[in-house]
Amino acid sequence: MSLTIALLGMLELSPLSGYDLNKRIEASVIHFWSADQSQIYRTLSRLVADGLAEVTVIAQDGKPDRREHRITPAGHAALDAALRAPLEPETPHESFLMRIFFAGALGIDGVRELLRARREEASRLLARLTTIEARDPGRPETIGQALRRATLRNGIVHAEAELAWLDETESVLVTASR
Amino acid sequence: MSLTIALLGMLELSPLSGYDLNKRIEASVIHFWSADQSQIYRTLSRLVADGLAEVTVIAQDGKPDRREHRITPAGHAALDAALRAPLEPETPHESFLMRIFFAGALGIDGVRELLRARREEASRLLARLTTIEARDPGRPETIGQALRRATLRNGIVHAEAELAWLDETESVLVTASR
DNA sequence: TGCCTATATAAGACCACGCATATATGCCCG
DNA sequence: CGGGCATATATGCGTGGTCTTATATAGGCA
Repeated sequence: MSLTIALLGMLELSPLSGYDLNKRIEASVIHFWSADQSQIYRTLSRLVADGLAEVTVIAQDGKPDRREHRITPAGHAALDAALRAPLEPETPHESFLMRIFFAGALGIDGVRELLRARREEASRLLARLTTIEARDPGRPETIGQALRRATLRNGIVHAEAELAWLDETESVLVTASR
Repeated sequence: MSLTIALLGMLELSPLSGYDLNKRIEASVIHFWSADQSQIYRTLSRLVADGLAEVTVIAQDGKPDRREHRITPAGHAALDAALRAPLEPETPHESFLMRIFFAGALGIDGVRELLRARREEASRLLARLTTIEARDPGRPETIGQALRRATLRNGIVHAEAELAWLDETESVLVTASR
């Protein structure tokens, strides 16, 4: 569903090939959605099969044909419906927390190593996101720009929350080990 | 992998049936891992096939046979290895942020509705987690207890971060719409 | 009486996703 | 000259997950 939104949302602005879509996803929504190339092509085929997009094949010399996808009125309607649909219930899958939950068996040093690795990951993520944030201009913003920036901000506040949790957890661990 | 850890981690404490495991997961790790009953049984079968657990069938009158699973030495080793393995790279899939990213097309009211729904969800989650947190005793704690509590705290700090982000985003939206 | 809940396991259908691989060409860099 | 990268699409295989349905019995509640 979300990848469908991504594809339709991008096709709304201009006709694109699967290749283009892959690049755009990597350039813009990668911080909250990771998409595999083959998955993009598969989903795109489904859009066409469902009549949500249409293909124009453009021959190119030296390069493979370019299959340009353009959104249909049905696709436009589907995007609008998907954006307005009730929020799907969350089914969390936090593999890191699963480890923490059972990490007691590792002893204090094993746990510390887990937390250290997690901190490194969270710091790296935060650095990456703040770099992107800094690169982009501030005011004046359209609603669209504000929202795209907001997804970035979401990643930042959660990365910061994770680091704060790590501080807290590490200090609790010191107490628990005494 | 994570469900494997959950099952082995719980079997480490005592032998359990699939039914027991399902109930325990619902009672203890549900705030960061949602597991389907059929998935639990399948994963459990795989543990047995891989020699990580052994089954004892216990006949009961009135109720179906109880297939009690007990962890093997290989299972113990596998759990330890899984807990110590390097953190798997994150592949984020935040469907809510996907909507926000493309929600500009909905206009300001549509976006506000999305944020409102999200806030309700986050508030409900926070309330649920803080209730559980309050119910459980404070000091003195073993490392295991501290870690289990830490997974709960993780959920709490992220729920709070989400609410803070919602405040921020709503106020940005007011500015952007002017 | 009839329905719901608890106990207990399992198979089938389906889906999204990730990883690997294939194909074909042109261009740049060392 | 060779290797790697950009352009461009597509299939196959496997994994993990969700939802649905089936089966069987006992006990409690209306």
